[in-house]
Amino acid sequence: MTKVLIYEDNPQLREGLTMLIDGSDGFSVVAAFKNCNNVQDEVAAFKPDIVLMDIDMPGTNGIEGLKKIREQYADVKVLMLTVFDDNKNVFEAIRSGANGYILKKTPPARLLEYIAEAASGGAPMTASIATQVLKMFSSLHNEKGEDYNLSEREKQVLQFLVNGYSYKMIAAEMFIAIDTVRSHIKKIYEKLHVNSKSEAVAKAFKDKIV
Amino acid sequence: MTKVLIYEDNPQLREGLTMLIDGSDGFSVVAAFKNCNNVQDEVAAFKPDIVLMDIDMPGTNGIEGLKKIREQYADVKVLMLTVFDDNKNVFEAIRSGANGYILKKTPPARLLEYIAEAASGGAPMTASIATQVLKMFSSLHNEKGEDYNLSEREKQVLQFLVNGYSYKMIAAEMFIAIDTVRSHIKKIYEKLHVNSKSEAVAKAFKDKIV
DNA sequence: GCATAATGCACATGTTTATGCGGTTTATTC
DNA sequence: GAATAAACCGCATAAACATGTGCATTATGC
Repeated sequence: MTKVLIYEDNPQLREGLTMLIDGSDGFSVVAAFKNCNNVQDEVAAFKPDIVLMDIDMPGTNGIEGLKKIREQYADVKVLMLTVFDDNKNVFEAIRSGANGYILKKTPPARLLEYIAEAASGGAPMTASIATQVLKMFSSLHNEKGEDYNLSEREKQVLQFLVNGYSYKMIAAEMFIAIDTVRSHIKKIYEKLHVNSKSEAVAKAFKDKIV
Repeated sequence: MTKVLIYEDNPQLREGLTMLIDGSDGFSVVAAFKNCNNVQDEVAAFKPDIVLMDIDMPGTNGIEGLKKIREQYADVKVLMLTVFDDNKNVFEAIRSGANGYILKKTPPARLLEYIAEAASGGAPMTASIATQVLKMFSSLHNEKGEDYNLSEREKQVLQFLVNGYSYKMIAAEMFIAIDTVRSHIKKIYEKLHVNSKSEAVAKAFKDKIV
């Protein structure tokens, strides 16, 4: 019987995970907590084989919780749960000795597979997370990633977006009509494969376009 | 007589700068170009004391133009002109030997002072640029800057914003009402001193909150 | 006990964005 | 010379956002 310990601040999700795992052959949830402020005591008390650890929790967050566990226990498997395939957290979690990193939106059946995989020594990872990890290693040497073939004008507009300008302000600063700003931005979205201003801004930072 | 060479792609601004500088005692504009594709030949031909160089230009951009000048001439003063106090460009420009870095929105009178300052060996800099430079040096050692006293919940919401979620999506993911998302975001804006989603996203990246 | 902050919810209003369609001009490429 | 891409402009519509006001609950600190 694989003993699972859960840390998840959202009550619904915590209940859902508990029921899902408890209802599966070979698994039992020994406890579920809404924060990992006392993670060391709890791991010591319940001696789980697997810990499911949410990243975003009030108080001690999941990464810190992971580190605390690793201070004392090297053999307990820790599976990180998150809503984002966010490269900063992935990097930090992997550096801190996480055994896997999976997205919350993973379907239940797949989730159980991942847990079993981790229990048997594997390193389960959602596909999008794996992609992030690869990118991370390749981006260590690339100053700039892709430039998405943005034209000069488009780069300027993107620069304005990044600096928080509204369409109206951009039009004024660039001496062009607001409709032209619109069409530039629409083109930018196509090239960056996004469909909102904030996504474009985020991508500009992530891919070092600006 | 201080000889000034201008590189600025916007015709209106180029004309405006030329008139302003030519109309001032002790200064004369020897030429004004809309790009710096032939910057080396032009600097060789006109032998300016000062070069005003726009950062955002089609073709060879201002930073590249600066580098080309520095390849051959160490003594000509180059004043970078830009619309943003953008730390990446500031860093790159300073590294490449710019003599000053000023914002385009600088009032004309102040602009002339800056040019005179650069001509006499100074390093004129708009106040907001100077702030950027200081931050840059301090941020080399600080992993995180300020955290703006964001609450846990607010950090989570910001995380969602950074990842391009709409209010509706955030509400769904966090199991709360869309109006609650609104109030969180309003609070975040207050704390970050911004007033749009994209500004918040940009600040989150710049200040490494996420 | 009381103030404060964080979290949650609701309603209303005006602004900004996102997206669709249409078009012209200019420069470059095949 | 036709095709293509970039830059420019206009109009229309629906969705998303920003902001204000108001209020309830819970936890924290003085």
